[in-house]
Amino acid sequence: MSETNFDLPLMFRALGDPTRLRIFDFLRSCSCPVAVEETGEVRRALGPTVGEVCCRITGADKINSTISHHLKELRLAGLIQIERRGKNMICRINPDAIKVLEEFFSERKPADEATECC
Amino acid sequence: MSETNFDLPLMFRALGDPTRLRIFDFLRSCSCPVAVEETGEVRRALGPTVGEVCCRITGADKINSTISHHLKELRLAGLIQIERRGKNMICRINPDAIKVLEEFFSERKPADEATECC
DNA sequence: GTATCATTTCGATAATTCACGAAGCATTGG
DNA sequence: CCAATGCTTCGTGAATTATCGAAATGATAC
Repeated sequence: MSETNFDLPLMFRALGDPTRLRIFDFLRSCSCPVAVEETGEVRRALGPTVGEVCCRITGADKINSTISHHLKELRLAGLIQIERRGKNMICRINPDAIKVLEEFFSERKPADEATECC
Repeated sequence: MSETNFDLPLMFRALGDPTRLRIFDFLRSCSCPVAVEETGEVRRALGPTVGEVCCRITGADKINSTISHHLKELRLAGLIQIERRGKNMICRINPDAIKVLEEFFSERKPADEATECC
């Protein structure tokens, strides 16, 4: 529903940088559907903030403009979604994008048309 | 067994260029296991030559050094294999690479360790 | 051997990308 | 309102990449 028009080269290019692939992996590992608060309340887990991603990836405590830039590229490729939540920006994987990529590689590719090579 | 050590960022980077993705798609559509010769003989289909790839991608009849360069990058990423056959170089997909990529996207990624974000 | 064909490598140039710090924008808290 | 926090955008320089033609290589044909 969000972005049904995926540009495959753009997606692959976004994943082609080692730092961005680490971010992507981290966000994938982070996409549990619910979380339990200290109060015991169960809420929808939104994902880590940009600052938490920075911390996880760079080790440093402060926010890095480079990570922000990488997150933007992942977002423009449709691979992740970023949403404001108060002062923070919350990051999460776009599951539709993963599905598109999974299907791209699992698809059978029969010689459909004008395949004179074999 | 050829190249069991795949570098994911390198693979994605290779697929991130539109021309290279077209080459990759073409080679996937071309990887039928056998071919029938004019004589009726059935032989192992090896795939298109570099010249045929150039023709398919650029439309022109002559070999382009740019395509040669792209093929080299795809080969170095482990995505395709290139083999000499007389005067020609024969290109084909590396099926192991496709499997690796398919599994990368179909894998469940449960929060395994130290996932304090959710 | 020489000529020819198929492809790669070599330079050169233009364009893109990565990374960093500084400055700018929202949002919340006082 | 002002200050602080969280993040993004801007500007710059260094590094990488895409593309092209020309030269080089490797294999076959004569």
